[in-house]
Amino acid sequence: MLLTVNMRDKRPIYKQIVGGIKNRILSGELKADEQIPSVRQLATDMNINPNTIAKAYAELERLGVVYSAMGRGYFVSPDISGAREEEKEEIRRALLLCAENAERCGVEKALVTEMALSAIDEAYEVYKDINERNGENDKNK
Amino acid sequence: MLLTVNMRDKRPIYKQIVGGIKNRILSGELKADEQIPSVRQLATDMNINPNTIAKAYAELERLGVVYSAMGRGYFVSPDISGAREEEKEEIRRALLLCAENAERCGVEKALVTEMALSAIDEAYEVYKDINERNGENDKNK
Amino acid sequence: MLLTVNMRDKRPIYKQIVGGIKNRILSGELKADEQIPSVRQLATDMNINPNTIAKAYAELERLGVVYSAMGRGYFVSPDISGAREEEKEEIRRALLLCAENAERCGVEKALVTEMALSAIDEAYEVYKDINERNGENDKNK
Amino acid sequence: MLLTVNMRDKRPIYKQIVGGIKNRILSGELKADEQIPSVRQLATDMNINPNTIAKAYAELERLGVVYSAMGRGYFVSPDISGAREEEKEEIRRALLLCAENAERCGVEKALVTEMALSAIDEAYEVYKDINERNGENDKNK
DNA sequence: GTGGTCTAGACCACA
DNA sequence: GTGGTCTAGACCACG
Repeated sequence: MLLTVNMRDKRPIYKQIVGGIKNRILSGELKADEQIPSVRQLATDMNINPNTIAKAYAELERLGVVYSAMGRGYFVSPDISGAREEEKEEIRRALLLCAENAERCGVEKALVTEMALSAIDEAYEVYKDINERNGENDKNK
Repeated sequence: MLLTVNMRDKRPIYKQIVGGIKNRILSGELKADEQIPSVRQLATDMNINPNTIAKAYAELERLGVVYSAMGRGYFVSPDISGAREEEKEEIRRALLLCAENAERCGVEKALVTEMALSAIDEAYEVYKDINERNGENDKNK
Repeated sequence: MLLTVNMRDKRPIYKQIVGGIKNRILSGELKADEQIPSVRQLATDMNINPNTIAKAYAELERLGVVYSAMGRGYFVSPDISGAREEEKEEIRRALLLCAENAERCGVEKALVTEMALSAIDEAYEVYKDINERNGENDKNK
Repeated sequence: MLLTVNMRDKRPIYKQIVGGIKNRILSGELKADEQIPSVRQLATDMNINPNTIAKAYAELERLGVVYSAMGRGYFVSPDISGAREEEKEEIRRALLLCAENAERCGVEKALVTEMALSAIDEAYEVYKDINERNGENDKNK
């Protein structure tokens, strides 16, 4: 299964799909010019209305991470450097929002810094864990 | 003017009000048991539908940062330690979300760390500026 | 009637709406922060499905010529300089496409130039005619 | 390679082919009664569905720039003056559309004129470059 | 088979 | 009342 929607996630379904596929492209999991599932295919796989998938795909195209070829399907853009820079900028903005919010609430700078560093550690620890788990799986083969 | 809402902000107006007042309380700008503007007063001041203000105040009461005295208005809660802890937890969650997103997009850990630290610096620079400006204001009093 | 769709126009309905409203904004006919018809209102006025209008409005927002305020409606952006520059760039590209096509077909440069100048004259003559007609209307008042 | 199609071009493939071949005929690159590649040949050369090529060739025949000889293939029409006139008319219409659009958006007439002239200059600069390059090729023969 | 557009009708949150 | 999302089902052009 390429994607699953999280019903507890407050984001609309089509944005979850946008985020999921964008992540898979930016992380290199989906390669340049590789075809992604057709609208109807993904719709039946995920048990979601095709219109919703189409809306997500249209936004992905607008973001420049995929392109559509009439009658053939959707493909990963060969050049995603623009989207990658935009993503970094978005992360930067989100971090700044967090920091500003903390500052306005009177949280001390040292505490915010500690929280940020531990959050980053946690996020990248998960990454490490996955790698280690994959390594174990490889051994078991 | 106690508060201003940004009509172009994508967050609903009532949440902008909740955030604005909560920040002013957590930062100590609004003191314990101090009365906040009445629903009607704030509604006319901000040129906003009273229902929207009422919704915001109800949410603030639910969060435990204000309490209502039937027929007399809304007042700042004397004990906001619970809300303060919750706010910290929320910031922590937001930071973790940022970090996880960065990790999923293949951003290197070092870059995220650098971005976070500079964002925090930027947020607290502003804080410092405001303090300095307030200091000048104090002199003028 | 603010807008009409031309069934003989090959462009999809939602793009005709986008173009029509964008033109009215860029030409100054719709002023900054002025509200445009609600999705449902325009849908009933034009006898078109609300989803189609919503699609057009979403694109207009993406283009930066309008902004939406949840629960209140859509409004003309106060700053449309970006959209105006983009529009000029688009016109420039379209003209270049025409010229390249003419060149590839072996049309002489002098002829293309004459055709372009007469086309521009014709387009701005219409403008003049409208002004004159308005002038006559004013006299008749 | 006689032709290449751009998969990221939004125009349908068969229209790209029609345009490409029509241009080569109108510019004199393909001479009267010269045979053009067979449907199968071009389909394998361009790695494109033969149905698409057939559709393009049918359109070219309808436009009167090629004719088919049952079982022997497609050939360039000896008289393409009609198609040439139609092409000029099409270019004229496209230029008028550009001009009208510019007028509706409130672009000043002088600016449109300047944009048109520079676009034509740019297109025919390229033409000049190609001629010079061809000249060099001729010397090498 | 593919994507693109449109209609019809529903539900939600927001003001 | 407003916009935003989602579903269901239809038709079209393209390959």
